Amino acid sequence: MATLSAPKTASMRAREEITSEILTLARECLGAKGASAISLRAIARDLGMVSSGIYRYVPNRDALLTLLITDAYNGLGAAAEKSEHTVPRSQLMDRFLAIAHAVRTWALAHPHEYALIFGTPLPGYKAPADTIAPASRVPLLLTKILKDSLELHPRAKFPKIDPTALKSIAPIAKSMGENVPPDLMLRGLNAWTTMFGLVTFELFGHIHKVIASDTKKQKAYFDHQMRTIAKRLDLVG
Amino acid sequence: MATLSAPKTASMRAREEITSEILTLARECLGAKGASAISLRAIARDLGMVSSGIYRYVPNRDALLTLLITDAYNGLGAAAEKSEHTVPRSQLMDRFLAIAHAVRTWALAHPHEYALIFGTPLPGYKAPADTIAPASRVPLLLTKILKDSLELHPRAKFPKIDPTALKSIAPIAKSMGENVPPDLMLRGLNAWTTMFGLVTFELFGHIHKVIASDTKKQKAYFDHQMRTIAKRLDLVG
DNA sequence: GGGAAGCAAGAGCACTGCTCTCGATTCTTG
DNA sequence: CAAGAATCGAGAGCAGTGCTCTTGCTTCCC
Repeated sequence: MATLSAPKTASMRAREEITSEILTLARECLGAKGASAISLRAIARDLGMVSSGIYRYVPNRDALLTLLITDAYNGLGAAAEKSEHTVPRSQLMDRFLAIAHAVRTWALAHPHEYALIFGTPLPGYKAPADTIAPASRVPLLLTKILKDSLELHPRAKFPKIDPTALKSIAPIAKSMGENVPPDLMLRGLNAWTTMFGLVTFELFGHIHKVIASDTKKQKAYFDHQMRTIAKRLDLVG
Repeated sequence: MATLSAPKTASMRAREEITSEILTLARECLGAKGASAISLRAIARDLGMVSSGIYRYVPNRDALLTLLITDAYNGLGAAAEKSEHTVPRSQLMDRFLAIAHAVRTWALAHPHEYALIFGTPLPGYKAPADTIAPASRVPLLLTKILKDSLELHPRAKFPKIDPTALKSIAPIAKSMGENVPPDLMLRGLNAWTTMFGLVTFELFGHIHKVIASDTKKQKAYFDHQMRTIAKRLDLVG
């Protein structure tokens, strides 16, 4: 196999360069005015290109958005991973909190990117398979904590679960939950849901007139809720 | 005061009729193809009107969406209230579950309406004050359960809360949480967040490859998680 | 050097939200 | 009852969108 970063011809290199320029401009526009404001015509204009020229590099608008989506997932995942790696492995609670706060911080810093992946799905858009891996980065981190928790602090037994509910988690149990007892896995899913539920509610304005609009207090609220959740996962440290 | 439903002139009645027809068509289009597909031109066309004529009845597209938003909140609130009212007051857990399942059922039946209120906020759209009341219907029901719980099963004392987190919930405590201890209020907020987080994740495709795609199993998963949450509110019955 | 592939450009189609003007109808008031 | 005011539908028009197709030009590769 040849080196990946050695395009043969000059035109191929120019092509890659223009494509990445398109992505950069799209990302800028996304951050500035939201997903719905991204227009291929405007990007072409910024590139000094005629509107039709852009279609040589990007098949259509949805494809461009797909690129931005995987990009956003990777940005979020990387932020969470980076933050979590600064905490010693045995500090389970702190690892969990590090992830939670990293997710929230990233979301507040990139509201439109967050909305792109956790907001209303694009009409007629079905997530291609290549988004699954980037989207799994945060869940993977959380699952890792559950597994480490079981290893570091073995527990005798877990409550039994309703058979249908038990069957419902079969996909996640198979893909990344080997050896995680169903009861704990369900509590983990609960933590995952609440984590993103809190961030979504905060970002989408649903806690207006519910939680004080002060930055510090909002963080304290989030922290309190995530600590409560962490305790319910029996995380210590 | 005169009766509200007695417009003076024929033209006024016609005006109201056309306005409601516009709303109906918009709602149809919303249900069929999503919010972004709602076009004033298309609605005017369906009404046999020229595109500009619609602006006599609706100032702009955002205003139409605002109407749909309060409509959706009211639909959701009514569904939750209706379901909750069938359960005896003392059955706290069942009341909570009735609300939760009503919310989920309504969301599955009206995915686009749900996305309109809990999905990505419309760009440049700030919710007017008249959406607050309809949006508070479900939270109000949940708070009522907390209060009834305190009344029916008085508890001695509650854990103390971090001062900043305590201050963060001042708005909701003031508006509808009088006499609800902060610790319980925070748990209630957690329940509220998780409830809508679960529904949002299900509707927006985030539990794909996580939870089995079977209808029955998804309901069982939701039910299990909500039961867990209810127990953490110390709800009995 | 010549054929093939990739390129920018432009015209064009079918849409969108929204504004403005122009006659015609309808309501209100003297 | 009639004049004036308000409202109405219709049409033209502006500025924008995604996307397609054709036309020449350049660059690559054999």
